[in-house]
Amino acid sequence: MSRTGRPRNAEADEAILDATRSALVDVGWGKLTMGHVAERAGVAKTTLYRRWANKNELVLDAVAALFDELQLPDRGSLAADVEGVVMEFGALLDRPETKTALMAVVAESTHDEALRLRIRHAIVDRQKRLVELGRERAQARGELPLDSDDKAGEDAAARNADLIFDVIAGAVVHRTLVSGEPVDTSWARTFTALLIGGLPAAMQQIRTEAAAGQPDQKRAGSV
Amino acid sequence: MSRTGRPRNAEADEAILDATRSALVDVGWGKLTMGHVAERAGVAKTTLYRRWANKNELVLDAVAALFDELQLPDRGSLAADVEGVVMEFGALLDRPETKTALMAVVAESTHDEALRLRIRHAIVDRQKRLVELGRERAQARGELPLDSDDKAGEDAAARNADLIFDVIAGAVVHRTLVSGEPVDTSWARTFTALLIGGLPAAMQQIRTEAAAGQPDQKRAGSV
Amino acid sequence: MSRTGRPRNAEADEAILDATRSALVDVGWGKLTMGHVAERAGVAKTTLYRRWANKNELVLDAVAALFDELQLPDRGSLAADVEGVVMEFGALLDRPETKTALMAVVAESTHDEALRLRIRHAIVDRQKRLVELGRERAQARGELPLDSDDKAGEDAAARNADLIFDVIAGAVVHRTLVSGEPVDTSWARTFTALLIGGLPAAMQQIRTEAAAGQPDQKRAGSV
Amino acid sequence: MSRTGRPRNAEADEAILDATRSALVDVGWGKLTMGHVAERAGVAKTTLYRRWANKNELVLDAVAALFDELQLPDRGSLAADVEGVVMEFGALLDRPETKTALMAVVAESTHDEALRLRIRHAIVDRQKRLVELGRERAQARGELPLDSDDKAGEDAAARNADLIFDVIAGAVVHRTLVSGEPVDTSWARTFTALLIGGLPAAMQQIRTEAAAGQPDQKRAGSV
DNA sequence: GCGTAAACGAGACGGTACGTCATGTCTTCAC
DNA sequence: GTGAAGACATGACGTACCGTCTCGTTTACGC
Repeated sequence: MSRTGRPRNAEADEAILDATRSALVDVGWGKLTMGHVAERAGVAKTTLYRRWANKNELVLDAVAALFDELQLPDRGSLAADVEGVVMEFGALLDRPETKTALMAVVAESTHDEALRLRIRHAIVDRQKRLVELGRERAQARGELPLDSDDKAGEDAAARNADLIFDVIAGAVVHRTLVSGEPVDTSWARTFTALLIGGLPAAMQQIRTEAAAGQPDQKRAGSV
Repeated sequence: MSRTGRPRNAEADEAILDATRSALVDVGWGKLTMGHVAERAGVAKTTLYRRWANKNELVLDAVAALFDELQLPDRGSLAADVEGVVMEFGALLDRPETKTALMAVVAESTHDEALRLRIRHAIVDRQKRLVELGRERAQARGELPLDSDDKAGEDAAARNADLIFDVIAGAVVHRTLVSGEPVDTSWARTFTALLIGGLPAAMQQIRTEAAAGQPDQKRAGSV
Repeated sequence: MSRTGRPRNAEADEAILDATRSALVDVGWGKLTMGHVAERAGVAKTTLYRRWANKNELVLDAVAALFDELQLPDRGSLAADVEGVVMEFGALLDRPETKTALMAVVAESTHDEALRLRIRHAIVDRQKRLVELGRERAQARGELPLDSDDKAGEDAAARNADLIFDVIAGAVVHRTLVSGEPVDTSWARTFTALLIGGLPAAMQQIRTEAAAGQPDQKRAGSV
Repeated sequence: MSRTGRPRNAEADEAILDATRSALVDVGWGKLTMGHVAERAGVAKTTLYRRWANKNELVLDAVAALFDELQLPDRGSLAADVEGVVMEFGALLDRPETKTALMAVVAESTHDEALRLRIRHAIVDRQKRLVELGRERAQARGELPLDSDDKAGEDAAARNADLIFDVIAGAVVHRTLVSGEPVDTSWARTFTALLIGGLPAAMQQIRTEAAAGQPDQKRAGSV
């Protein structure tokens, strides 16, 4: 680890990420250039490349920081927690820097495994943690049954969390970016009703499949 | 409506769209170039630009054609219909040309209104039609209550369809592209259970809001 | 030898040449395009290509027509004839369409033998005829000695005419296009004095060489 | 006055000019492309454009370098000096790179003032210097009368030099490029005889005009 | 007056080159 | 050794013309 030489300018990091975000707002992903970001941050292109390998990673880091803002305060009930996180997530996706960049890096990630892992680590896993936290709280409140302690129970819990995560994040992303409609209180409330209303049936389905013994097979047992 | 001049080569259109799809598979969205597509299609670059204004529109048209394959045969029950369309949609998104391109054009569309409309027309509206068809069939079978004939009823039906569409499409897209997990029978069945299980609660919520009279307001009735 | 079919539109020829000249004035040789000329002439590009193989030939014909205006009226003396033709030629080269095009086609002709021949036929030979006419008149007036009738005499006469032609045309072209100075009366008069003053010495030199027997060889006699 | 940044590669300049000249020989002015030159020089197109604004200026610089080779060694007499420079200049114009390019840039210069000045500075003025050098030597030898020291004398000397320059350069260029005949010893000798033989008359004409007082006017004094 | 045949306008076509721009690397000088 | 500045090789961009082609339409002439 180097001891000598001029130390890196710590402020530069934040200046670069800020410049990246504001450039995203102004010109969007497609027109964003490294040279542009460097100029805006008052930094040489060399400095950028010393810290990020390419545009994708830079933008990902710039956007990922925004996701750290997502919180899950205890709102007292599962429904309130879900509705709250849906609203927060919707607001986050409505910001222009997120809107334009998130899908772009996901698109790039389909041909770049390293980027895919970085997205998973920087964004997906952190969001999924919120889902798990919500489940645990609801179980503590008695709104949801406890998972059984055995292997099958853990597996079912994981599959359940994955499903819920894809449904919440997917619906919010799709409504915001594809349908182009706002995630307002009304929609959040209706969506939450759907989700919570459907949970028991989904959990039952998971349990049924587990009992049939071949949970991942195409040919599922006759229920 | 010009009559004179040499007519456009009709075969070229298909050759170009084919070349675009196959290039997407090989190099992905990010590395796709107009020159590359032209060469692959055995066509001059100028011919591409005569027909599509830019890469986004070309790729959109190339990918949109794939969505025309989506069908909704009557599988006998609402659950079977949902599960079927989820599987089909998941399979479509798993194709490399779709995977790499769809998110990219959506990302671009956040800064290009014309592109957004084109996506809506070429992809979103066609998919949404499937949702409406499924609802009608389920109502005919008696699985879902009929919409009331008045203005409020129509509005509620539209909001319902929008919600279902965002939830289905969003969840499938998210699982495939962001989570990177396959949409297999098991997941489709669990997801379908969640959706159908939650529908009554969602519909009830919509009705409640409508009754309160300010369906779009933040301050919803105390009911 | 076609007899049938629609005959060519005779007016188009003149319209195209006019359009070419006026386009030359406006945009110069370098920016002149066939499409531009066609549009200006109210004619389709195909019509141009049916009549001229390329830009060089078209422009050459357009400019060559201007050279037909050059006349050599009998001004009463060799000096007056020379001065007159120098002034006329200078005026012709000062026109913007000539100025920009003449050097350009000559430049092209260094890599295009067909064009070189066409230039020779359309421009050079016609001008050279003026020189010969001037010589004959001067001989008739007794200002210049008669050529001897034998082979050597004809040859000397031809070499003499070639020299005079290159000197006159060259000096006028160079002053106009390279030096960028005007060919006014004063210059024309001085140049004429130089030319006529030098003629006897030049003719003597030619005669001397002819006597030495190897007029075209590098190794000239020790005389 | 930049101090920082990577300095330009000095070798590239010469490599580019060399590549330009050799490309001129191979394909001529008309087919010469910037991309081709760049490739031949082992340099990127951007590097070309960083140093020369366009093809005209690049080619001019490439060709101008050749004119630096022209020398005027003292050959002992005015006639020998003239004959020598005519031969050298003829040989220079006979080289394919000069032949094809010189007229082309002159043609372009009729619509590009900056190029005209550049030609004047890079080529015309340097050649004209040779003429002046030759005059001075001849005066020193007593072959030509000295200029008078007053303003009128200087002016006459300048006009004389201009005339001689246009006659020599024009005749050589015209014979080489337009007539397409070689500048051999025989022609050079005859041309020299003409020029030197005519000089006294031309100088007398200039003196006469100067005495009449309106040297540049159309109406010249009665000879 | 009807067919034949060429010329015509329009404009699409496969190409080539343009001049610009962005990428990611490298080279120099200043700190 | 870091940073700003900026030159560099590479390669895509979108445009402009090239010269050719394919249409549908418009003349003239000869039968």
